[in-house]
Formats: sequence, C-alpha cells, structure tokens
Amino acid sequence: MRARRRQRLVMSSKWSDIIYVVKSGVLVLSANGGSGRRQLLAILYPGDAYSMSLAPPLDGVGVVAMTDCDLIRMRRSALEDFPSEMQELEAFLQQRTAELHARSILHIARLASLSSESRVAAFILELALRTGQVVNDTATCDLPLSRSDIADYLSLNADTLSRIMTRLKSRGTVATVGRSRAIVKSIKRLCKEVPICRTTLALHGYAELDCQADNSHS
Amino acid sequence: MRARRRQRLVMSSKWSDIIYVVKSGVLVLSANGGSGRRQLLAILYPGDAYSMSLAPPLDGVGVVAMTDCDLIRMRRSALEDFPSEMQELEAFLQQRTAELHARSILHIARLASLSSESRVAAFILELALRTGQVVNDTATCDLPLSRSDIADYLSLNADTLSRIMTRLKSRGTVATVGRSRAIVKSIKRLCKEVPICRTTLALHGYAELDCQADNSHS
DNA sequence: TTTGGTTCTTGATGCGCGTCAAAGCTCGCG
DNA sequence: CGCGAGCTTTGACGCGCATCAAGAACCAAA
Repeated sequence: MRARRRQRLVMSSKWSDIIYVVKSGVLVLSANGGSGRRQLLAILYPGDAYSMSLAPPLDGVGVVAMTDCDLIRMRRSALEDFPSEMQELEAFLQQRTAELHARSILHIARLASLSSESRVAAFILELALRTGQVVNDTATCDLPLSRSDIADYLSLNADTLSRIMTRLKSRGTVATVGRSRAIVKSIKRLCKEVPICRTTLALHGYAELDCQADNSHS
Repeated sequence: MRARRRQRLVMSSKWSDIIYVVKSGVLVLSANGGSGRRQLLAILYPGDAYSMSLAPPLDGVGVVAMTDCDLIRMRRSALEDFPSEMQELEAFLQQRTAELHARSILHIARLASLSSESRVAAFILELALRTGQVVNDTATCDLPLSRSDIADYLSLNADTLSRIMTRLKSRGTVATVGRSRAIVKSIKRLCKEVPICRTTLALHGYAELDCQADNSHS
C-alpha cells in the first residue's frame, strides 16, 4: 500500500494485530501530550516494522506519514498460514522491534541528558545518516519534518528550535536549502556537538565511522 | 538465579543472546549520560523479560538490581532445542517486549510533556500500582529507588525532586515512612496531578479504574 | 546509645528555555 | 505573476529548574 504525506494510518489499539513494514518514506508515531500539545514519540525509517501493540494507549496515538511512503500491511495472525516462513518472519520482527526499542531508549537518553542544542545536532546527524547522501565527511538530506514537527519530537518549542538552527548555521556546521533540505558541512564537526554520537552512529549503520573527539573532552 | 540489591548484571552487547526474566524485585536499565551523569532509562518489574539486544550501545549500559531479585536467565538460542515450547515462548517474549516498548514510549511522553511535578506524581502512581498494596483508594509501596535514582530516572535534579516531594507531602497527596516507603493517601487525587494518568493506569493493569477528572480539565 | 557517613532537605541565586508578539519568508493557488 | 496563508525567524521578558552550599535526618555499625 501507499500513504500520502500527512496521511494518518488507522491504528487504534483495536487493530493491534496489524503490522506495517516501511519500504520507503518516513513516518512518525504521534500523540497528544498532557498539555494538549501534539508530540512525536518515535520516527520510523525504511526497514522498520510497527504494530499498534508497541504503542501505549495515549490520547490520539497514531502513525502519520511525513513523506509519501510505500508500506507493507499484514496481519500477524495471517502468519500462521505459512508455517515454513513463519520462523523467519518472527525472527525478522523480533529483530526489528529490538532495534526500534533501542532507538527509543536512546531517544530517552538524549531527551534526558542533552542540552537542546545537542539534541538538535543529534537529530540532524541521525537523519543525515539514515536518509541522506553521505559523501566523505559531508551529507545532504531532506528534512521530512517541519520545524515545529522537529520541535515536538525533541521536546522543544519551535521558537527555540529556530534559534538553535540559526546558531548551527552561523557556526557553519549545517546549512539549509529552502526549508526542507539540510546540508551537513562536516559530519565530524557535527559529531562534536553530540556527546553520545557514537551510539547514534552505531544504531544507524555507521559503527565504523570514527567520530574522533567523541565525548572524550568531558 | 538471584541478584542482590545494587548488583550489576553482566550485560555487554556481546551477550545479547541472553534473556533475563524477572520473577521478583525491581531492576533498572542504567547508563552514563552525555554529561557524565548516570541516568536510569527504564524500570523492569516482575514479569518483564529483557535482553541486551533491546538496549542501545551507550556508555556504561547495564541492568542493575534495585532490590534483591529472583531472575530466570536463559539463552535465546537454547530455545531451538525445544521446538514444541518454542512457539509459546516466542509469543511470550514478543508480548513482553511490546509491553516494555509501550512503557518506554509512555516514558518519553512523560519526559517531554509533563511538568516535573507531574512526572514525580506519575512515577509514584506507577510504582504504587505495580508494586504496592492497593486498598480502596489508597496504596502503600516500597520505594526501591533512592531519591537521586528517581531524579536520574525522571531527568530531574535530586534537589528539585526533594522539593517536589515536600510539596506533594504538604498537600497530603502522599506521605512517607522512613525514606523508602510511600503511602498514597488517595489514588484519585494523585491521578489528578497526572494529565496522562489513564494511560499509566492502563499499562499497569488498572484500565478499569476510573480516574475521574483525568485530563478533562484541559 | 553514640558515632560517623551517607542521603536528604532547604535556601539563595543564575541561566536556559518557554511564552508572547510582531515581522519576514516560502510556497501554493488563483 | 502576484497575492495570501501558514510557516519560520527574531526580540523582550518571565518562570522553572539546575547549581552550589550548608545544615538536618537517617541508617548502620561499634
């Protein structure tokens, strides 16, 4: 199936049997926070598998497409019809769920221990490595989330986020083209803004990338 | 196996094949945050299953017992020797992982959208429902985490946490006996301090409990 | 019970980030 | 091509929470 940008997948907990696998595009898990403000709780990248049984019964939870997406939709119970493939699929889901969980835990660590500036830097780093084109020490990527989306994900306010982006840009670490495209001038330099960058690198397929200074300056 | 209070389970990512199932006691997933400060990323209650593949490769990650614990330790690969039970066990692990993930997402929502006072109230509510004795509208529970542990979990400073506890006590919502025991005078009143309390109730087995005012005042 | 060390509380102070308001940019749509 | 709505940026200001420091309470051992 396909989903359009801004489209909300019907995912009440009543359909917890349904599993979505992301083939292309970016989606987010969204909910209404305590103060009525929307918050983005997790980001789904190509390769991720998601089912509503993974989300808590928050007010207004659901998965929303941030870009046009290709998805696979299937029912877990349908697996039982294919005993020979089930084993393999169970293992796949298990592994995907574990990775998603690790990313969520990392997100907790970032929210809890990083300054807002480092959080933004970590977000751009993650997005660039996941969805961007990496060339040597630079990277270019689309920003599938608007500024206020990013703010809602990083638990910042849009005003503050804007200020931080301005600071990063004026420092020459990142640049933007229009509103929805970012250029990372130097990945290493960006990493220096993110204390726990090594974990981010590892979780997004760049375990071998040497982030040099890392957090050794602390 | 058993674990003593403060004992750290050997859980480097090299042993990601090992699964721990909590029979009794409380454990936490701990790591060193960016600023060198320790942080507690998740709490494990009886019934939970945890494997290191669920944790990101943060500096100093590991599971630490907060109380004396009874645990089951097993290797996932050992499951394959028992094909008849494997099906069932896979399903069990899947379900436990999903619940754990839902709790982590809820924790993100709390960290991101709740004031520090509400976070503390939510924490006490969760602990009381999970590990305490509930009698009518009141509950009593041990506090397996010290004040600074709680602060590290809620992304607060120990000083601030202390102030908040004092405020909650002076308001008569909770009381303490010694340092490691809490009494919730009125669960409903406590719920009113927590905007997203309904989700907390649902995730800890009290879905039917009516938290009245809930967040309808918003 | 006394003693000592750890943990917890409480006060004073400062900074970061949220909030509000206004202006500036983008981009879609006519 | 130009207009308008919705984003985004920027400034001024206040509050909440972190920080530092000192004192109190608690607990475990002697």
